[in-house]
Amino acid sequence: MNNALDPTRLARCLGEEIRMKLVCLVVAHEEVCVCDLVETLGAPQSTISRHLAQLRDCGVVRARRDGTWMHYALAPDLPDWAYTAIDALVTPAREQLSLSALKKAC
Amino acid sequence: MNNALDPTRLARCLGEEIRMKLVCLVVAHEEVCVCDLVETLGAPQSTISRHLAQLRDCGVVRARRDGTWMHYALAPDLPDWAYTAIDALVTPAREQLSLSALKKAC
DNA sequence: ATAGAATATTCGTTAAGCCGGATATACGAA
DNA sequence: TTCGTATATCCGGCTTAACGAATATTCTAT
Repeated sequence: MNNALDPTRLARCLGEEIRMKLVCLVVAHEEVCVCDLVETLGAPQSTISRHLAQLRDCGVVRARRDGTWMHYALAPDLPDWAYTAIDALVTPAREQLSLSALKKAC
Repeated sequence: MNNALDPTRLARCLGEEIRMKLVCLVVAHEEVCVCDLVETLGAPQSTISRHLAQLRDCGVVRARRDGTWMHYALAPDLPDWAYTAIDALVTPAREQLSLSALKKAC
């Protein structure tokens, strides 16, 4: 419940495979629906939601409600160092973690 | 004991405050002696050594023996994305974590 | 060979963090 | 208002990883 993004916190966020995958998908797609993330990663909904909450809490990601759906996107107001770091890590991570294309479920 | 540096692993390394501090100090000083790190961070020697071992194991840092002393430096053969990410994170981390100047103890 | 210094590793304990089923909440439609 | 859907949160169990004192290792000097 503490919203201050610092370098260590960002690194910790990206230091867990499932969160790195989430960030990869969110960065690549402008805006992504939770159900698509659940479908794509094949993890339980509560797990996805919990990790999204952490990313939200760190300010890495922002959520937009659209009816019952929630759409996630990369936070628009990050400091430059954060964008740089995310970009530097996400690009090679895309290959390392074999990420299938985003499956649309909604 | 597994030496493959991938983005998630690097992030996990930097996602712990003490390791972020170690990397900050190592990056800033070309080569640093363990006893200086112990002195500067004020943590038990075993703690420092253990975290240095992790950084070594991930390939973030390299060690050079000099008699009984060990000198640590940033690994010279990292992929570009790793240098970029480390640089992006370490620069703001220096301010966030109030790091005193390196204390020479040997 | 022995002693001492610097660093690494071991080990038992403790804390942090992940997991996923179950439940709660928020919303749209009927 | 009631039901169904999408998502969030709760909670107990479990795994991972941090901690630091003690011990082991590695090297230098005598």
